[in-house]
Amino acid sequence: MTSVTGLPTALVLERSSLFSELAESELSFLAQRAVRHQFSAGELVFEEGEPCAGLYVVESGHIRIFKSSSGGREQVLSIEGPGSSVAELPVFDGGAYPASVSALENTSLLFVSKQDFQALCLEHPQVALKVLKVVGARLRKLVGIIEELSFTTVRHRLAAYLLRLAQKEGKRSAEGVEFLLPAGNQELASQIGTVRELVSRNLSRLQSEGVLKLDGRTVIVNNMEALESEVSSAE
Amino acid sequence: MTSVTGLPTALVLERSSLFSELAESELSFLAQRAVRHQFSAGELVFEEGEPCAGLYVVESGHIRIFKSSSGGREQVLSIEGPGSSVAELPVFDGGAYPASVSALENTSLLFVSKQDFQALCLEHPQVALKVLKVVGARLRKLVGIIEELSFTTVRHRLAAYLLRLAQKEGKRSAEGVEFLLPAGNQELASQIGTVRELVSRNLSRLQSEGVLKLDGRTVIVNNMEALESEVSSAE
DNA sequence: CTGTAACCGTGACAAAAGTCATCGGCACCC
DNA sequence: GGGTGCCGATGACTTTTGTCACGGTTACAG
Repeated sequence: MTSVTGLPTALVLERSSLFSELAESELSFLAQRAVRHQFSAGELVFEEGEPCAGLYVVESGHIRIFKSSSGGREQVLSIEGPGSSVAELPVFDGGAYPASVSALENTSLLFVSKQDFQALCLEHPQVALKVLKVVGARLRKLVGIIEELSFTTVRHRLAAYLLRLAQKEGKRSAEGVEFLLPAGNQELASQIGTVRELVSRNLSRLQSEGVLKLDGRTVIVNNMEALESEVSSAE
Repeated sequence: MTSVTGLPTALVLERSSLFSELAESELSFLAQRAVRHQFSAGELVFEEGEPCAGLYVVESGHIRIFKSSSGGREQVLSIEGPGSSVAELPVFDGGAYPASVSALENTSLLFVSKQDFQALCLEHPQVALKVLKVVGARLRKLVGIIEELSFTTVRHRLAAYLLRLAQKEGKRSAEGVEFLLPAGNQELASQIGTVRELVSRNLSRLQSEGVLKLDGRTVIVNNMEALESEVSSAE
């Protein structure tokens, strides 16, 4: 749970990627109008297709942006932590939210209404430039997802996912590089674009091949080279 | 081939989605600096990973934005015609081109250097807003591609593609809705994210099921309802 | 303790996707 | 005409993906 008092709103905003360059006065303008919303794990923030009311800045916790299929599958587009913002885009082009957002853990978000944000943008063109940066990064990420979905197998995507984790979170231990999976198989499947069972099977297979060892959610990569070559192998 | 004289450059720019709101003076500023490049069918405009030198506005013809895999497959992200611009984004965030671009036909492009464009943006904030609009539309399109790749089959994507064409280009004829495929099987495959053979097979199958009739590149959809229900069927 | 729910692993299958090789047609060029 | 190259169709096969059903574990509530 987030501390009840927490940081002053203005400070949270200042540390966000979108508003980091604003002057004192603008920050307090925003801070006064921003509304704090709390979400518990799994709760829906908004759903694809809803008209866009405004954007959110993550204060604490993590959220996931995702599409869902009529068959019940989900595809995660991005996961955002403290300082990130969500839905800058529909605020601009006036369209509906293009995807749904839910909280991964207990999460605190600051809501900024469309009107307030647009007013701010008119007065401060550098905010629009920031938005462009953020949106640009998002676009590159989406292109990466398309590339993976279109060209690679589930096994490849899983290996790439594990490698990323190992590089970011992994600690060297006696047996290899060790880290914790941040989610269950179902969630993992949504993130790499497949179903629960395939994640389970491919993890087992990597284990039986001696690439890694599993113990609950703890992963120990015994053979980093094998994992790397799995990822860079041509397709 | 584009007429040799063609339209005055300033007029072409004015009709582009990015620069449509500029005043006379800015248009001629740009027009003087923009460089016309001609490409023949299939020619590469730039390649993924190259440092970004500037952006292009399509004067005539069509281009395709695509990723390619090491195995030789390609995935088309977007196709742009006259008035559209390409690579607005990397001009902003300073990164490399995230994908490659090639000409689909004989095509004439106007090149605007990074420097000129940035100078313009600083003076005219409304250009940045336009960029945001364009990038926004692109982002929505990419999300759509991800959704299709992640949730649907080749058959479904092909049906959706055909339906789109039928609605945009189709003429009612005695036997049904008729239109021309704008490309060969290979290119079609790149656009819906699969390989040549699967396009061929699925087209044949749709034909043998009586949904449509093929004659070279001419398609006649005999059973529009069947095609529609194919597309909207849950997955 | 016991029922229930969530999660994981797995076998058995079915369907889809992709690969490889081959054949036929068509256009174009000496 | 004969050669060459490009394109589409298709059969045979493999791999990958996805589905369904089930059983086991764990954790938590009553």
